[in-house]
Amino acid sequence: MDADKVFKALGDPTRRKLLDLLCEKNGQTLGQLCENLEMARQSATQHLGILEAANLVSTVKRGREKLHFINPVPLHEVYERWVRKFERQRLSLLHDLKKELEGDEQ
Amino acid sequence: MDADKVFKALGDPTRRKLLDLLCEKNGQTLGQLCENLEMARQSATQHLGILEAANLVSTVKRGREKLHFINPVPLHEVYERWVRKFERQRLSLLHDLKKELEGDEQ
DNA sequence: TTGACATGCAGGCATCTACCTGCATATTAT
DNA sequence: ATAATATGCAGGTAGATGCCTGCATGTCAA
Repeated sequence: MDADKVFKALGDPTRRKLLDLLCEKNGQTLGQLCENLEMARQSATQHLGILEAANLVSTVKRGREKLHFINPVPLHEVYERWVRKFERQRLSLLHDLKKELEGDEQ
Repeated sequence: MDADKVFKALGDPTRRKLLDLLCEKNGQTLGQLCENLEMARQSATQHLGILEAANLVSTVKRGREKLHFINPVPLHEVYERWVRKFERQRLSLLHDLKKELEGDEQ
């Protein structure tokens, strides 16, 4: 997993909307996805290319159409590496801050 | 939670390293964090400012020092909104793609 | 008080990003 | 075959980003 590509891909509202659209209905064509975006088709293509480079979306060509599918695997890996790690220490991390704040008051 | 700020904050290797550093030892000063980065102190300040704006880091002033603490809450919220959603449909999403690929072969 | 230390603030610069337009290619339908 | 449809590819531009340097401010210690 390339954390950089995944986070950068997720760091744009248009691309997050594309993932949501695909979550509602998987396997949509570029044209279908564009109907829900207010930008030129070529711009959407670029966004989908970034999602594909991050492995968040896979595509299949069907005739002159290109179908887009979500790949949930990188999201899970992001969770394992970047959320669970901090999640596990959640209480102790907040404890550190609370302790520091209390120390400040003394 | 501001998903845009959180993902953009996470979309930079320096900032992810800062989070890792704080995970190893919470409550570090700017100077301590800088020792582990190969860039000017002012650049690190900017990165920490972005992490703070995304609410991923909280700071406390202690004399002339500034202590930095991880705030794991936004990460959890990101997980709830952007990972679990797709995680729940993980198998069915992959099924959609598999089905499409099989259909292509027929 | 004065010098050393930790951090803040402002401006400049190269690069990246997200958008666009214009045109090319490939597939389907008449 | 030809027209309509779906997508690909190649620049071009305004604004965001990440880095820097130089200087200012605030705090501690001798």
